[in-house]
Amino acid sequence: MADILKINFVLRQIREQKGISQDKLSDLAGLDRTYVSLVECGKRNPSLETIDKITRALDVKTWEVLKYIQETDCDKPFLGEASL
Amino acid sequence: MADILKINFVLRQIREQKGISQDKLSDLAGLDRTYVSLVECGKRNPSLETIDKITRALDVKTWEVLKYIQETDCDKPFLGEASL
DNA sequence: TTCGACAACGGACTATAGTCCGTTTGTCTA
DNA sequence: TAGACAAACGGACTATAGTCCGTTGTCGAA
Repeated sequence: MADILKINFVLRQIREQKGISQDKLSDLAGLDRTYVSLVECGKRNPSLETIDKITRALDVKTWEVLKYIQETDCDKPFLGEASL
Repeated sequence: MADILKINFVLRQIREQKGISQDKLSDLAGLDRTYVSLVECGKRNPSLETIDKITRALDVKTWEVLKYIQETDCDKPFLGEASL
């Protein structure tokens, strides 16, 4: 599994840390309700633009999410205490 | 234009800095010859996985490319002198 | 025990990502 | 002026991203 595909886990983690529902997120991102679910379940391989829509809706930088995936073992949560 | 879509320019810039042809890059990335051309011309919106294939073939980190796009004006080349 | 919020799932659909052929154009060099 | 190379372009195609409907199951609160 290419580590980049772990992004679904991380996006879900961030969303839950922020206490946003998939429904709300899909609104914010301008995406379909069911599609956000598919992405988080790892059943879709979104385009860069779609990833960008989601990260913007989550108010995080796309590159920071990718750095987190590529440079850590994802053993610590993406958002530090301070961000919450 | 969402800034993230500038990635085509940056990918081309990196490829040219490394002196690799589109043909060679498509081989390294396991993508179609014509598709790499379409991406660089901004006529395709690649999936995250495809971006990852290309950046790996170019031997750069995906997150560093995105950071470059999102945090700079792209007025300086992606690769510093030292990398060449 | 119901109601509402949330998320997974399903099918059917449209748009577009990505492939595989070939052709064209520009540039550089022998 | 040919010949080789790199890249843009074209059409036709398959796979999948992304939408839009509804349904199911779970959980916590009223």
